[in-house]
Amino acid sequence: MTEVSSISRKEQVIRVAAELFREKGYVAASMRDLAQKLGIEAASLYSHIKSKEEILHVLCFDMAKDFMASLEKVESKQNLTASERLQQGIIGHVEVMAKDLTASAVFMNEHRHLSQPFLRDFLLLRINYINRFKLMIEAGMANGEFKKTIDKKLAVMTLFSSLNWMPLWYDPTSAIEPAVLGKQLSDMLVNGLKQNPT
Amino acid sequence: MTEVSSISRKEQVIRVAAELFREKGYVAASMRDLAQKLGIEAASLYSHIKSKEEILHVLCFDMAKDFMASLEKVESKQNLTASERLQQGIIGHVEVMAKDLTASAVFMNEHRHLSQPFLRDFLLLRINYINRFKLMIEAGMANGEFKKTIDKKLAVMTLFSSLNWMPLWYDPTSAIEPAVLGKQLSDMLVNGLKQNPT
DNA sequence: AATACAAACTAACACGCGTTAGTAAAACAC
DNA sequence: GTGTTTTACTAACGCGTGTTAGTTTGTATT
Repeated sequence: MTEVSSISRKEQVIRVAAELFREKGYVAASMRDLAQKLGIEAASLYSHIKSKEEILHVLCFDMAKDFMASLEKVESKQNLTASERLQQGIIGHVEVMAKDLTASAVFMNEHRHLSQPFLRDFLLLRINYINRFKLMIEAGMANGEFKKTIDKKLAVMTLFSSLNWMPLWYDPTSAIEPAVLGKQLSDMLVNGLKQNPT
Repeated sequence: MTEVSSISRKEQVIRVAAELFREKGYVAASMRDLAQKLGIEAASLYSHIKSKEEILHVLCFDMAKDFMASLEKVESKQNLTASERLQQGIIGHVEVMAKDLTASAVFMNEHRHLSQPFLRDFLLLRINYINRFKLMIEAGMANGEFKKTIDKKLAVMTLFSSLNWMPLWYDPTSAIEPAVLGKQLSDMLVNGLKQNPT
């Protein structure tokens, strides 16, 4: 290799593909579109990748791995209140997303076009991730920190909806840092919009 | 027509198409798939619809019309607090979605495959709808009902994320009614997860 | 200079796509 | 009963799809 510092051509292909998949959706994005964006012929792509789906696979599972790693880091911490743990989980999630908003958008919107058995694997990972956030919320309800009146499924789904749509409106050039955004988001979900009477 | 009570064949085609578009996505769903679901040949579809996109157009804009009508009803009410108005807006939105979860999912996920100028029209409607919810939140911040510390864009985007993902997890056969769900959702966003000190 | 490898090319493949043209049969209205 | 409308059919169109085979070019290593 000429320069050790530069990313491989394969990574470059995948990165440009992510942008394309985000813009047009996985199915509507053609390999010829992708090749054009890279300034090469469509057939040349196959010197770097095995198939179109391999790109999607890499994008989805790389993101999944990062999300999992972030969550495990939070889970390993001791002596946190439920609010704190939830907040740190949310901040971690936002930070992972912010590191690659394009891949995050693909991860969120296009994973369903994975074929079996990868789709099954992906969905199992996802369920697992969500359930571990659900446990945080349940812990808060159990120790009186959170209300018990709110439906758990609603709570966790609202949380994930909020998180997962972020790539669609978050401006990466904005001054606001991911950690701050995550904090604001968790504050909103935990404390609500209403003025506190304190 | 033989029976006035039965829906037209065109409506039937669109309804089945909605299910298909939801399952596979608009681009991945082929007219041959759709025809098979209806037990006819693909070419026969064109006795009822002008094009594949017409189906998407009808699905998206019919939903948009319902959302707008619901919002206008809430806006016309007098003497409501910001919380009440927001809650009723949310309940209305949930009710419209619950009336046709399939079309709602298509509306949310597939609208981007509309071609111009329909896509532009659609996005303008959507921005307008979101802005009117934003006004409700701003009114609450202005009169001291809501905190001013929360970023408005974050607040309204969190709201819409939560709302729009509902079709992906809401179980239409569940005992919980749309109005109740909407109420819980608005309660969560307004008051938060945390136990109130009252 | 010889070798190895990465990265691109041209040409083509089989296939599925949305859609049109023209037609046939059934169900309706009068 | 005749004319009209609805609903479906068969056959085919041009085009875009992901992908392959085989080859060439340039660069880096020995």
